[in-house]
Amino acid sequence: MPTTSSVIKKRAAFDVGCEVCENYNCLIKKNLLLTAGSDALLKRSIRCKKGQQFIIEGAPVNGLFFVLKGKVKVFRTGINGKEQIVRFAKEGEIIGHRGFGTEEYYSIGAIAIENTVLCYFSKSVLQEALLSNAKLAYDFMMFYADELNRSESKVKSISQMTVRERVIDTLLYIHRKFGVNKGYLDVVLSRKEYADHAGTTEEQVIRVFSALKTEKLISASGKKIAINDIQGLKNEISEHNFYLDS
Amino acid sequence: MPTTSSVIKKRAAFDVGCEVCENYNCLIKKNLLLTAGSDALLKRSIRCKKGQQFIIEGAPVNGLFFVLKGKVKVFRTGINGKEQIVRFAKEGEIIGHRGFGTEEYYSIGAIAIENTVLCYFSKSVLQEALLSNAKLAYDFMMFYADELNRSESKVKSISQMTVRERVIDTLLYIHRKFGVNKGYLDVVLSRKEYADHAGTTEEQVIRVFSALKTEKLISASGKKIAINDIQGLKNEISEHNFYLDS
DNA sequence: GCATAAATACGTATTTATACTTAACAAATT
DNA sequence: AATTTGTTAAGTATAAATACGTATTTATGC
Repeated sequence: MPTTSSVIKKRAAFDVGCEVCENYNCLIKKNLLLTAGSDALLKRSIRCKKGQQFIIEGAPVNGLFFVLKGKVKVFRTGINGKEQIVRFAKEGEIIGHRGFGTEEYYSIGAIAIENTVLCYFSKSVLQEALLSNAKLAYDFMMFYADELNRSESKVKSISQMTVRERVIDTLLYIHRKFGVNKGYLDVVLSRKEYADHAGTTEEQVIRVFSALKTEKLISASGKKIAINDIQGLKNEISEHNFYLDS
Repeated sequence: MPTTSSVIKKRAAFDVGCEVCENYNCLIKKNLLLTAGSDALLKRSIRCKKGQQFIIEGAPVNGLFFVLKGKVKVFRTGINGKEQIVRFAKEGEIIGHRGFGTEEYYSIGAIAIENTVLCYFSKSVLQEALLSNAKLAYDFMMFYADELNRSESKVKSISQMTVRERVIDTLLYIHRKFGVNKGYLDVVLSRKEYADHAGTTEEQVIRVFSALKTEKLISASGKKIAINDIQGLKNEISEHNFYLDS
């Protein structure tokens, strides 16, 4: 345990203060600690079990989350409860888009897809930090601009790709986002979750996976998916992505 | 003509300096003029005729545009040249998402859909302004966060709505964005453009419009579309939008 | 370790939605 | 008047969703 100069606060093991946090992808860690010293007060750590929902669509907004450790899916629920996964998030990423703005309610839901530790910053604290630190606000802006880029890219994809292409696109996205561990994609998702991201049904995903397995492009052991020929997959959707690879 | 204290520069009529600009929705106008005085130097005004493309997908990024006057469509071109309109922009809005960042190339294209005047800010000027003015950066961030929200909402729509619903959704979006003038939507779009925004084909749009006309929900006189029963339209897609109305 | 439930992996047939094609005609533009 | 663009319609092809069934594998509780 590191000794901070001031009082040691009561903390669970997972409740790491910003000053000792290892997560240098975190915009807060990157920017705020360079100037002020007392940032430990700002945040609260929250632990989520796999499957636990920590943002509910329509609930009042009161802050913003960072993923300290773990993985999260961000979604919107449509008619008849069909869920559209708008993105996944891993360590260092921000959840709760407008947690500091004028929006009254969350327009997305978020569920931990494995055991996850979140850092929570309240609206007011964050707003103050952003307005007093131009670099921090700038980095936040860049984060959103990037996400916007990706999202608009996805709008195009979904409206122009076939189911097969969308499933492949999702596989490549997961590969980029979470990478590979021991040959398998380093995240465990159900077929339903692949479907919810690709904007199709579970059955279609299973069918496409079967075809891809037959074609030796991927292989699977239960929920663990391995990509055997990433270039082969990329080729199939390359015509859709002239300029962007994100 | 207002008299600025310093030298009067050579300017075309449309090339309005920030100091006399009437566009108080503009983030630059709103934030920067309050502090610095010499902003007229920062920007260049560019005039576009209807139909003129001023951002080409894949071209090198060197700055960012504001719409001073007029209307613009922002799109991505997919396979076989099919174009997906990701959004429309009107006075005060920003075009060219990452015009100040590290991105090398524009990932979107932009075309003026009527005669338009743009203000152009170079990458470096803008970056400097953002990093020295937290409120400006904050406002930019909010703009992108909003756009992200809308875009993710659209991802959901496209993957869960029927063609009819998507066309209605587009009509309502246009209504919110551009409003009504003399009973008609205050923008002239082709059926193709409605289709490109709704992620469908021109013929489908025409078919849906026909049906909506029969049902007295809309009426049309050529390209001018009037919404007769906005609540009726909203009802059809209300199940998809529990929480968000943007 | 075993029983049971749940998820996964197919197959196939039906229905529906959407896309594509063509053609004829109207309207607007030059 | 000629040409382009927009509109409407109808028919066909295709893609996708839906609804089955059923074996197999994988979790989970006891």
